[in-house]
Amino acid sequence: MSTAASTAEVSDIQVGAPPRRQLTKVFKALSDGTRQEILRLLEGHQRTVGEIVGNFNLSQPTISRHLSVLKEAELVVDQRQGQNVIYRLNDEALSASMRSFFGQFRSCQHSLR
Amino acid sequence: MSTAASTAEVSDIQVGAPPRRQLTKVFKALSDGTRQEILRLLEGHQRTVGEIVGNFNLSQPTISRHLSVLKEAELVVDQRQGQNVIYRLNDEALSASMRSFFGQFRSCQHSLR
DNA sequence: TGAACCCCTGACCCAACGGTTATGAGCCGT
DNA sequence: ACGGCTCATAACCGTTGGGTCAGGGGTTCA
Repeated sequence: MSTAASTAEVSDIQVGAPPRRQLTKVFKALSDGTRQEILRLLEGHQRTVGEIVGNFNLSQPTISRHLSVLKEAELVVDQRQGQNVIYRLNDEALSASMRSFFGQFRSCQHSLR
Repeated sequence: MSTAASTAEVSDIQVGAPPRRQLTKVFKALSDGTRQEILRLLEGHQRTVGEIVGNFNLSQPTISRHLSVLKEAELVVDQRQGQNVIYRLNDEALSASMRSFFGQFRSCQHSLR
Protein backbone atom coordinates (compact mmCIF):
# COMPACT_ATOMS: atom_id res chain seq x y z
CA MET A 1 0.00 0.00 0.00
CA SER A 2 2.11 2.81 -1.20
CA THR A 3 -0.04 5.93 -1.06
CA ALA A 4 -2.76 4.64 1.25
CA ALA A 5 -5.55 7.07 2.12
CA SER A 6 -7.28 7.35 5.47
CA THR A 7 -10.03 4.73 5.72
CA ALA A 8 -11.11 3.48 2.30
CA GLU A 9 -8.70 1.09 0.71
CA VAL A 10 -9.16 2.07 -2.92
CA SER A 11 -9.93 5.77 -2.87
CA ASP A 12 -8.26 7.07 -5.97
CA ILE A 13 -11.52 8.84 -6.65
CA GLN A 14 -12.18 12.03 -4.74
CA VAL A 15 -15.51 12.72 -3.16
CA GLY A 16 -17.63 14.95 -5.33
CA ALA A 17 -15.49 14.18 -8.34
CA PRO A 18 -17.23 13.37 -11.62
CA PRO A 19 -17.54 9.65 -12.35
CA ARG A 20 -15.46 8.20 -15.15
CA ARG A 21 -18.25 8.07 -17.68
CA GLN A 22 -18.83 11.76 -17.18
CA LEU A 23 -15.11 12.41 -17.46
CA THR A 24 -15.05 10.70 -20.83
CA LYS A 25 -17.94 12.90 -21.91
CA VAL A 26 -15.90 15.89 -20.88
CA PHE A 27 -12.87 14.88 -22.92
CA LYS A 28 -15.03 14.00 -25.91
CA ALA A 29 -16.49 17.48 -25.64
CA LEU A 30 -13.02 19.00 -25.47
CA SER A 31 -11.72 16.93 -28.38
CA ASP A 32 -13.18 19.26 -30.99
CA GLY A 33 -11.53 22.54 -31.91
CA THR A 34 -14.78 24.39 -32.39
CA ARG A 35 -16.00 23.42 -28.95
CA GLN A 36 -12.72 24.48 -27.40
CA GLU A 37 -13.14 27.81 -29.14
CA ILE A 38 -16.66 28.15 -27.79
CA LEU A 39 -15.42 27.60 -24.27
CA ARG A 40 -12.82 30.32 -24.76
CA LEU A 41 -15.56 32.63 -26.01
CA LEU A 42 -17.55 31.96 -22.88
CA GLU A 43 -14.63 32.65 -20.55
CA GLY A 44 -15.64 35.77 -18.71
CA HIS A 45 -18.69 36.67 -20.82
CA GLN A 46 -21.95 34.84 -21.07
CA ARG A 47 -23.30 34.89 -24.63
CA THR A 48 -26.41 34.15 -26.64
CA VAL A 49 -26.40 31.43 -29.26
CA GLY A 50 -26.55 34.04 -32.00
CA GLU A 51 -23.48 35.81 -30.66
CA ILE A 52 -21.60 32.53 -30.59
CA VAL A 53 -22.67 31.64 -34.11
CA GLY A 54 -21.37 35.02 -35.27
CA ASN A 55 -17.86 33.97 -34.35
CA PHE A 56 -17.75 30.97 -36.65
CA ASN A 57 -18.19 30.08 -40.29
CA LEU A 58 -20.64 27.38 -39.34
CA SER A 59 -24.39 27.15 -39.53
CA GLN A 60 -26.55 27.87 -36.52
CA PRO A 61 -27.69 24.22 -36.18
CA THR A 62 -24.10 23.07 -36.14
CA ILE A 63 -23.26 25.42 -33.29
CA SER A 64 -26.43 24.37 -31.53
CA ARG A 65 -25.25 20.76 -31.67
CA HIS A 66 -21.85 21.69 -30.28
CA LEU A 67 -23.53 23.55 -27.47
CA SER A 68 -25.66 20.57 -26.58
CA VAL A 69 -22.55 18.39 -26.45
CA LEU A 70 -20.93 20.87 -24.10
CA LYS A 71 -24.11 20.95 -22.03
CA GLU A 72 -24.25 17.15 -21.84
CA ALA A 73 -20.69 17.26 -20.53
CA GLU A 74 -21.87 19.87 -18.03
CA LEU A 75 -19.18 22.26 -19.18
CA VAL A 76 -21.72 24.97 -19.93
CA VAL A 77 -25.10 26.00 -18.57
CA ASP A 78 -27.94 27.52 -20.55
CA GLN A 79 -30.73 29.79 -19.52
CA ARG A 80 -33.63 31.17 -21.51
CA GLN A 81 -33.96 34.95 -21.46
CA GLY A 82 -36.76 36.20 -23.64
CA GLN A 83 -36.18 35.13 -27.19
CA ASN A 84 -32.58 34.35 -26.50
CA VAL A 85 -30.85 31.45 -24.86
CA ILE A 86 -27.79 32.47 -22.90
CA TYR A 87 -24.87 30.15 -22.37
CA ARG A 88 -22.18 30.51 -19.76
CA LEU A 89 -19.27 28.42 -18.53
CA ASN A 90 -19.87 25.94 -15.73
CA ASP A 91 -16.75 26.91 -13.88
CA GLU A 92 -17.03 24.39 -11.07
CA ALA A 93 -17.47 21.43 -13.40
CA LEU A 94 -14.57 22.53 -15.54
CA SER A 95 -12.10 22.77 -12.71
CA ALA A 96 -13.51 19.68 -11.00
CA SER A 97 -12.96 17.60 -14.11
CA MET A 98 -9.49 18.93 -14.50
CA ARG A 99 -8.57 18.14 -10.92
CA SER A 100 -10.18 14.72 -10.89
CA PHE A 101 -8.38 13.49 -13.97
CA PHE A 102 -4.99 15.09 -13.72
CA GLY A 103 -4.82 14.48 -10.00
CA GLN A 104 -4.22 10.84 -10.85
CA PHE A 105 -0.80 11.62 -12.25
CA ARG A 106 2.17 12.53 -10.11
CA SER A 107 3.60 14.78 -12.76
CA CYS A 108 0.41 16.81 -12.75
CA GLN A 109 -0.09 16.96 -9.01
CA HIS A 110 2.92 19.27 -8.93
CA SER A 111 0.87 21.74 -10.91
CA LEU A 112 -2.29 21.40 -8.86
CA ARG A 113 -2.95 23.54 -5.85
CA MET B 1 -4.60 43.17 -16.58
CA SER B 2 -4.90 40.83 -13.67
CA THR B 3 -2.08 38.38 -14.16
CA ALA B 4 -0.22 40.36 -16.79
CA ALA B 5 3.00 38.94 -18.14
CA SER B 6 6.17 40.87 -18.72
CA THR B 7 6.19 42.44 -22.18
CA ALA B 8 3.75 40.87 -24.62
CA GLU B 9 0.24 42.29 -24.51
CA VAL B 10 -1.73 39.22 -25.56
CA SER B 11 0.16 36.34 -24.02
CA ASP B 12 -2.54 33.87 -23.18
CA ILE B 13 -0.28 31.31 -24.73
CA GLN B 14 2.69 30.31 -22.65
CA VAL B 15 6.09 29.81 -24.18
CA GLY B 16 6.77 26.17 -24.77
CA ALA B 17 3.08 25.36 -24.58
CA PRO B 18 1.71 22.88 -27.12
CA PRO B 19 0.01 24.48 -30.14
CA ARG B 20 -3.75 24.16 -30.43
CA ARG B 21 -3.67 21.38 -33.00
CA GLN B 22 -1.59 19.32 -30.64
CA LEU B 23 -3.93 20.13 -27.79
CA THR B 24 -6.86 18.79 -29.79
CA LYS B 25 -4.88 15.62 -30.42
CA VAL B 26 -4.37 15.32 -26.69
CA PHE B 27 -8.07 15.62 -25.89
CA LYS B 28 -8.99 13.23 -28.68
CA ALA B 29 -6.55 10.78 -27.16
CA LEU B 30 -8.10 11.28 -23.73
CA SER B 31 -11.64 10.95 -25.03
CA ASP B 32 -11.57 7.17 -25.02
CA GLY B 33 -12.00 5.16 -21.83
CA THR B 34 -9.52 2.49 -22.82
CA ARG B 35 -6.83 5.05 -23.47
CA GLN B 36 -7.50 6.74 -20.15
CA GLU B 37 -7.12 3.35 -18.51
CA ILE B 38 -3.83 2.78 -20.31
CA LEU B 39 -2.49 6.06 -18.99
CA ARG B 40 -3.47 5.06 -15.46
CA LEU B 41 -1.66 1.77 -15.96
CA LEU B 42 1.45 3.65 -17.00
CA GLU B 43 1.37 5.97 -14.02
CA GLY B 44 4.44 5.03 -12.04
CA HIS B 45 5.35 1.85 -13.94
CA GLN B 46 6.58 1.54 -17.47
CA ARG B 47 5.11 -1.50 -19.20
CA THR B 48 5.49 -3.65 -22.28
CA VAL B 49 2.69 -3.87 -24.82
CA GLY B 50 1.99 -7.43 -23.76
CA GLU B 51 1.56 -6.40 -20.13
CA ILE B 52 -0.84 -3.68 -21.16
CA VAL B 53 -2.83 -6.03 -23.38
CA GLY B 54 -3.14 -8.41 -20.43
CA ASN B 55 -5.18 -5.79 -18.60
CA PHE B 56 -7.94 -5.57 -21.18
CA ASN B 57 -10.38 -7.80 -23.00
CA LEU B 58 -9.22 -6.41 -26.31
CA SER B 59 -7.02 -7.80 -29.02
CA GLN B 60 -3.35 -6.92 -29.24
CA PRO B 61 -3.75 -4.91 -32.46
CA THR B 62 -6.48 -2.83 -30.86
CA ILE B 63 -4.27 -1.94 -27.95
CA SER B 64 -1.43 -1.27 -30.34
CA ARG B 65 -3.53 1.29 -32.18
CA HIS B 66 -4.58 2.93 -28.95
CA LEU B 67 -0.93 3.19 -28.02
CA SER B 68 -0.10 4.82 -31.33
CA VAL B 69 -2.84 7.39 -30.76
CA LEU B 70 -1.38 8.17 -27.36
CA LYS B 71 2.06 8.40 -28.91
CA GLU B 72 0.83 10.75 -31.64
CA ALA B 73 -0.53 12.96 -28.87
CA GLU B 74 2.87 12.71 -27.21
CA LEU B 75 1.29 11.46 -24.02
CA VAL B 76 3.47 8.35 -24.00
CA VAL B 77 6.92 7.43 -25.18
CA ASP B 78 8.02 4.05 -26.48
CA GLN B 79 11.36 2.35 -26.49
CA ARG B 80 12.39 -0.97 -27.95
CA GLN B 81 14.07 -3.35 -25.53
CA GLY B 82 14.91 -6.70 -27.07
CA GLN B 83 11.74 -8.34 -28.27
CA ASN B 84 9.58 -6.02 -26.25
CA VAL B 85 8.49 -2.46 -26.70
CA ILE B 86 8.22 -0.53 -23.49
CA TYR B 87 5.82 2.34 -23.04
CA ARG B 88 5.95 4.99 -20.36
CA LEU B 89 4.11 8.20 -19.59
CA ASN B 90 5.42 11.43 -21.04
CA ASP B 91 4.99 13.36 -17.82
CA GLU B 92 6.10 16.73 -19.10
CA ALA B 93 3.72 16.71 -22.05
CA LEU B 94 0.83 15.65 -19.88
CA SER B 95 1.22 18.42 -17.35
CA ALA B 96 2.12 20.95 -20.04
CA SER B 97 -1.12 20.22 -21.90
CA MET B 98 -3.09 20.50 -18.71
CA ARG B 99 -1.59 23.83 -17.82
CA SER B 100 -1.86 25.26 -21.29
CA PHE B 101 -5.54 24.49 -21.72
CA PHE B 102 -6.98 24.93 -18.29
CA GLY B 103 -4.85 27.97 -17.65
CA GLN B 104 -7.12 29.81 -20.05
CA PHE B 105 -9.96 29.72 -17.56
CA ARG B 106 -10.09 31.80 -14.45
CA SER B 107 -11.92 29.12 -12.51
CA CYS B 108 -9.08 26.73 -13.22
CA GLN B 109 -6.23 29.11 -12.56
CA HIS B 110 -7.21 28.96 -8.89
CA SER B 111 -6.31 25.30 -8.91
CA LEU B 112 -3.08 25.67 -10.85
CA ARG B 113 0.20 26.23 -9.14
C1' DT C 1 -53.98 36.42 -33.89
C1' DG C 2 -50.25 36.84 -36.76
C1' DA C 3 -45.55 38.17 -38.10
C1' DA C 4 -40.83 38.12 -36.94
C1' DC C 5 -37.13 36.47 -34.43
C1' DC C 6 -34.29 32.99 -31.95
C1' DC C 7 -33.10 28.54 -31.31
C1' DC C 8 -33.61 23.30 -31.38
C1' DT C 9 -34.53 18.89 -33.67
C1' DG C 10 -34.97 15.56 -37.51
C1' DA C 11 -33.18 13.47 -41.62
C1' DC C 12 -29.48 12.83 -44.27
C1' DC C 13 -24.40 12.39 -45.95
C1' DC C 14 -19.66 11.50 -45.67
C1' DA C 15 -15.47 11.08 -42.77
C1' DA C 16 -13.40 9.35 -38.75
C1' DC C 17 -13.27 5.94 -35.07
C1' DG C 18 -12.92 1.49 -32.66
C1' DG C 19 -13.06 -3.15 -33.18
C1' DT C 20 -11.74 -7.51 -35.64
C1' DT C 21 -8.61 -11.03 -38.41
C1' DA C 22 -4.65 -11.87 -41.14
C1' DT C 23 -0.14 -10.95 -42.04
C1' DG C 24 4.51 -9.32 -41.73
C1' DA C 25 8.62 -7.15 -39.60
C1' DG C 26 12.04 -7.27 -35.81
C1' DC C 27 14.53 -9.64 -32.27
C1' DC C 28 16.05 -13.60 -29.87
C1' DG C 29 17.44 -18.63 -28.91
C1' DT C 30 19.18 -22.91 -30.71
C1' DA D 1 19.17 -20.53 -40.82
C1' DC D 2 15.16 -21.41 -38.53
C1' DG D 3 11.32 -21.32 -35.26
C1' DG D 4 9.13 -18.72 -31.80
C1' DC D 5 8.02 -14.69 -29.56
C1' DT D 6 6.50 -9.67 -29.59
C1' DC D 7 4.51 -6.02 -31.68
C1' DA D 8 2.82 -3.09 -35.76
C1' DT D 9 0.25 -2.57 -39.99
C1' DA D 10 -3.25 -3.55 -43.65
C1' DA D 11 -7.84 -4.45 -44.89
C1' DC D 12 -12.32 -4.57 -43.63
C1' DC D 13 -16.81 -3.50 -41.11
C1' DG D 14 -20.32 -1.35 -38.15
C1' DT D 15 -20.93 2.87 -35.34
C1' DT D 16 -20.19 7.52 -34.08
C1' DG D 17 -19.37 12.32 -35.26
C1' DG D 18 -19.62 16.72 -37.57
C1' DG D 19 -21.59 19.07 -41.24
C1' DT D 20 -25.73 20.49 -44.09
C1' DC D 21 -30.85 21.89 -45.07
C1' DA D 22 -35.66 21.86 -43.79
C1' DG D 23 -38.94 22.52 -40.51
C1' DG D 24 -41.11 23.62 -36.03
C1' DG D 25 -41.66 25.38 -31.22
C1' DG D 26 -41.20 29.32 -27.92
C1' DT D 27 -41.23 34.35 -27.22
C1' DT D 28 -42.18 39.14 -28.27
C1' DC D 29 -44.74 42.86 -30.15
C1' DA D 30 -48.32 45.05 -32.74
